[in-house]
Amino acid sequence: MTEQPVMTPAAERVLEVVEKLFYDNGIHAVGVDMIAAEAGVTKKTLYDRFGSKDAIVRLYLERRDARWREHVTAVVEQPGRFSPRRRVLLMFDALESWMAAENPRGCAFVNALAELPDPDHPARPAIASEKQWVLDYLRQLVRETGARNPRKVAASLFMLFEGAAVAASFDVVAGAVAGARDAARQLLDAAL
Amino acid sequence: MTEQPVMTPAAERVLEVVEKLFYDNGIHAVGVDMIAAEAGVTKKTLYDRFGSKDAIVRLYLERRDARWREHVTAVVEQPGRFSPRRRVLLMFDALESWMAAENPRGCAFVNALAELPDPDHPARPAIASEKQWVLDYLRQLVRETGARNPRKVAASLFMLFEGAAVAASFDVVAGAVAGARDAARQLLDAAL
DNA sequence: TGGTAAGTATACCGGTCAGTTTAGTTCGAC
DNA sequence: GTCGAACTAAACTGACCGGTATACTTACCA
Repeated sequence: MTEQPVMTPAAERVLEVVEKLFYDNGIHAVGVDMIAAEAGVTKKTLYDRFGSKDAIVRLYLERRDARWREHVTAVVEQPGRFSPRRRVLLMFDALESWMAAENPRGCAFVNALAELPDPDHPARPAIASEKQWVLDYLRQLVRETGARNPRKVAASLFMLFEGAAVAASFDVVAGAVAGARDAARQLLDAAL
Repeated sequence: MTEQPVMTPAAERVLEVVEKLFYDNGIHAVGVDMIAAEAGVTKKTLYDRFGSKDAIVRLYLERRDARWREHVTAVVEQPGRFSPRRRVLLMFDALESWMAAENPRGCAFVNALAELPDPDHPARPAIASEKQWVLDYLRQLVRETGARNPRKVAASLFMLFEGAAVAASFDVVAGAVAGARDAARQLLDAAL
């Protein structure tokens, strides 16, 4: 989450280009030569700015996480004062529009974890923190509904949430996110 | 699912060794030299038996899928004649024991999909078929309970199922699979 | 006016990638 | 007793990996 001070134009171009390359092709499959070529930047510049590929991977995930959180909070906390119960369900609307607009390859953080098994990889904190944030946010929203067992309910909604992303990326269930939202409503209402 | 006719001892060793290497480190991170060395086999032999790394990847996923289906059906269809409702929930017991015994790196098929974005990769059918089987099996089990809307209920349980695996691999929710089973019971009972 | 940061262009490093080649060994079956 | 299948050993290919080195240009700023 620690946003870098200022990015030079070339560095900014690299981070823009990398967002699509890493997500679409996977991290290992994208080499630094391809990144430099696609961004219209020399490898020298790339290494002067970032120092290593791993650092670029870290920034890729941190920036994507930041965009994702902005998207979610913009949907959930939109003006109009929705009820706490409604705000919980808006999380799933946020996921639905994110998946539709962004990409069909599932959760970038789940995918990144699959590619980076090393617990000491510099990008791991960014990966862990995204999921922790989603869970914490759900917990807060559920708590505000006054539901019984808010932690347990939030955990169930979290799994529906992540499962919906998996189901959508495998294209095995039609209307996965909408179905997850329906199930979430049922679980939530049963605890109210 | 098409199991190969007969594997020579060396080929069998390769497939045994690859199961752990690919799952633990990811597919891209494991080279054919490492596979050959770990299996105590020459690269020549490896290529004589399998022809390409992609073919080994395909067999890795097919064999893991076969083991997984055997595990699930052994738990769900264990002698003692459980009720249909109980058998649905046994799916989650199967997942729990699988995760505990096998590995903490989440679903191998979700991870493989993250690493193999090419829709034409020879291993893709194996990846898709595992998830389709889980969904179909859940549909069948739910149908046998006589629940209303069996397809919709099964889809919700499927997402809880996949989400539990993600939650467990991120280690963000304690007792993820047990929590998913509780939520599944609630959704199922509401449809009976 | 002179220094510095940001950039280009290009060649290079050692290592690893998937895959091939050549030569020789072991062993059971017909 | 010979043929073939399964295997070892080891060198090799060309491409690509992440990362570095050298030399030069541009532009702003004190």
